[in-house]
Amino acid sequence: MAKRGYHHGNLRQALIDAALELIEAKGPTGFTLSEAAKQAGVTPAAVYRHFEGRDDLIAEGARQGFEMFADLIQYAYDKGQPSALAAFEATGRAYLAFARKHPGHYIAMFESGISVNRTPELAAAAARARGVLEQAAADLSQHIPPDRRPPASMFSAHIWAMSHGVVELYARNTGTASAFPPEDLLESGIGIYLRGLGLIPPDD
Amino acid sequence: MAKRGYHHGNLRQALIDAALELIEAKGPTGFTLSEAAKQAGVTPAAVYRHFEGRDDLIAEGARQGFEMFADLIQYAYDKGQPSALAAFEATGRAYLAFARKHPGHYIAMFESGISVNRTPELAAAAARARGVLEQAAADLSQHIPPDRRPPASMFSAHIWAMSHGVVELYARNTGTASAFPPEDLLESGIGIYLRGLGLIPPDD
DNA sequence: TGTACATCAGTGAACGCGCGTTCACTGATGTAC
DNA sequence: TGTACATCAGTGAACGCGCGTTCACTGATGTAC
Repeated sequence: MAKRGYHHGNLRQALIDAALELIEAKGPTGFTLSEAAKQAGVTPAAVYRHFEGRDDLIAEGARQGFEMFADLIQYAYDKGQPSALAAFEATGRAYLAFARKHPGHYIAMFESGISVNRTPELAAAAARARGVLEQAAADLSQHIPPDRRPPASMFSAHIWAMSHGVVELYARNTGTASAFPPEDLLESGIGIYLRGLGLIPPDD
Repeated sequence: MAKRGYHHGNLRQALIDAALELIEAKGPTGFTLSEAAKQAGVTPAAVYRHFEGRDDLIAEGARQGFEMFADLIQYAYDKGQPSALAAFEATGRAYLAFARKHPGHYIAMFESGISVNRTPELAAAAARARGVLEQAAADLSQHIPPDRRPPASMFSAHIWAMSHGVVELYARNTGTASAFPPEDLLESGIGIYLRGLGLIPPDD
């Protein structure tokens, strides 16, 4: 591999990666700083050269997760333009794809119990992600007659809730498995919801 | 209080209650067997007269949660009869009410990381709860033209996902607070979804 | 190009702690006679 | 009603463990001259 001497070379990121892998494998409960250090090939004490402690390490994993997440859904959103509907649906798919592909990040972000307001950087990353989702919802809202239009933030919250629910209940191996692939479940769920808003035709 | 002697009287349930309170207060991570024992006014070793260990204690809390949960939504469902729509909406409200009123149970059930298949009793309680939700969805499905009718289990999964998502993201003090009360958020979300299925009129 | 030295990333030993779990025990309860 | 005894719920001391964290240290790196 890369550098294998007294100095690691890129220990900081290696520790974050190890932490995320462990969180994915054992849940936020099972994750320990010592084990992350061991997995990075380093003494537990070395962690303190780069992080304030255990929680700081998790928080940094979560922050990187929110950054990636925001990037991904922003990209999906941009790619769906200029169609508000296409952009919106792309962000929904990107949501689930992120949770699938980066479960360690997802868990650190939403299930580790660390507050999103722990550091300004973390809060900013989370706000950026929420911003993209709300923007996609707001764009699409424009196509709803004003008198039947829910606030964009409510619209967005509904979609986020359903997405998160699908991830937690059906895209994990918790035993609550469903007969349907999570992707299909979320896509059909969002489809029905959008139909309810009059955003896609009643029968297609 | 009750009995305060050498023999506790109802230690088993007292331990479960203490565990659920601690889980509510500190998350599944923060919960320890020793602390639950302490809170029940008893030595940690006494726990082993009633439970196999820490996980068994959590599992029993989850089981009682699923039983209560199933009872509550069954009751809501029955009360909404004979209207399939009223019954369905009542189960949705009961879902959130349960999560609000019994956060310790809810966390033990869905966030503690214990598998629902850990014991037959736990699996049975969880299956009973799922059964009621699916029944409510199946009844309501009858009012959808067959060619536009999704499988009842998918319908039910959508609703469960949105409900769970609302609980996790907006009915906890995780900092991801929304501008809307969770009850309103869930009710409006389900309403839009049902409209998408053609189950409630387009504009009311 | 070679040497002296400052910088700093990682070591390894040590700590105190609270955990889950075990064990032989003891005190309270309840039942048989 | 009173006594002997079996039952069993809880005690308290002990255990080994791995945790997060600290500290003085040392080995590697890179820069000044």
